[in-house]
Amino acid sequence: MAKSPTPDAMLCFNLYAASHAFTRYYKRMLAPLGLTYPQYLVMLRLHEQDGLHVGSLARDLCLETNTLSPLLKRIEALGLVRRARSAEDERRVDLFLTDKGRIAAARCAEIPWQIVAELGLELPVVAEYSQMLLDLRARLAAHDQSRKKAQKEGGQAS
Amino acid sequence: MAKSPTPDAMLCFNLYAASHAFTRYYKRMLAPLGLTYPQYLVMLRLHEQDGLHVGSLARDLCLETNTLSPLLKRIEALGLVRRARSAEDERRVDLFLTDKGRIAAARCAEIPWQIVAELGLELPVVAEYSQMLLDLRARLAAHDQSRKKAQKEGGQAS
DNA sequence: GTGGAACTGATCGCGGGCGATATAATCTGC
DNA sequence: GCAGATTATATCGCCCGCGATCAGTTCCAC
Repeated sequence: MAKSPTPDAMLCFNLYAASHAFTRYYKRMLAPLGLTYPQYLVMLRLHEQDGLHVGSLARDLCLETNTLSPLLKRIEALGLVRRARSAEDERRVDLFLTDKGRIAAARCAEIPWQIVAELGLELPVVAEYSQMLLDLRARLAAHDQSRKKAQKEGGQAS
Repeated sequence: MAKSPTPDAMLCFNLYAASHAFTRYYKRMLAPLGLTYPQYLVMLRLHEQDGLHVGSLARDLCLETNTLSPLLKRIEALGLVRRARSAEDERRVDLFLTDKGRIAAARCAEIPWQIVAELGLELPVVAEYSQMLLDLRARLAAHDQSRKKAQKEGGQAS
């Protein structure tokens, strides 16, 4: 919204535009690895903690499992991840980095630092921005939750 | 990234997550209008300024024309927008709200205020957040531009 | 004017995101 | 121990978002 915008249209649109801009920016860092940005997030998360199952990964990344299922198949096809039905609960599918995947994940983990350096961001600023976004997400999530809860308790919508 | 995150992974991921969260939030406001969030952005922009052509709209919304082309066809099919080849430059396609579209756009223009109220956001805070995101977008755009320029001036990539 | 470069929009293909739905495994009440 | 609810994942369909490519228009050098 270039001009005369209504207030949060600015906020939401800027969020939208900044998010896409950042993803585009990441794209060229990720091109050598052959990963997309969401795939990269998965690799980062498994780098932190291997053996997660699909649902828990989905919660961490704020995605639905129906988004992750095909994505995980793709990075499995790349040979980075192994998917295995959990023994103790056969509904679950646990995720493990392969050897190749561990190498890729380690490279993924370096990218954020490169970007902070390239953009000339100072860490306190990054922290402040992140906090702001967390705050916003919390507000949105609160409304989302109460809506879903109300919906669950019988369709008596307001 | 729930725990032990690298710094801008936090920033970029939070941006990513907040943007999706906001879009989900908007979805229920837009459901009665039958619009998606990007379609809503188009309506808002045309509400501000009717008769834009596709490329200028794309620049305003930071999207590619190949994203907008099908989207515009869809809101044309909804009867909200009319597309017309420009007389003075037949490469261009100008966009006009229909009568129905003007009504819908007016309703769109009210939504941001409703949301600000619902979320309990104060306008100075909104402005501050937006400014922050603009700043970030500027940094990212600067790098994107210099990359594209370098690419254009013969493929002698660094 | 004419031919090639530059520009505008459209189409195609692929990878998200997600609502709705399906399927299988687990849990719960009885 | 068994029927029904709940949970975990997958499949389908639709709409973005964008790189690559194409077709039509305009511009510009000559």
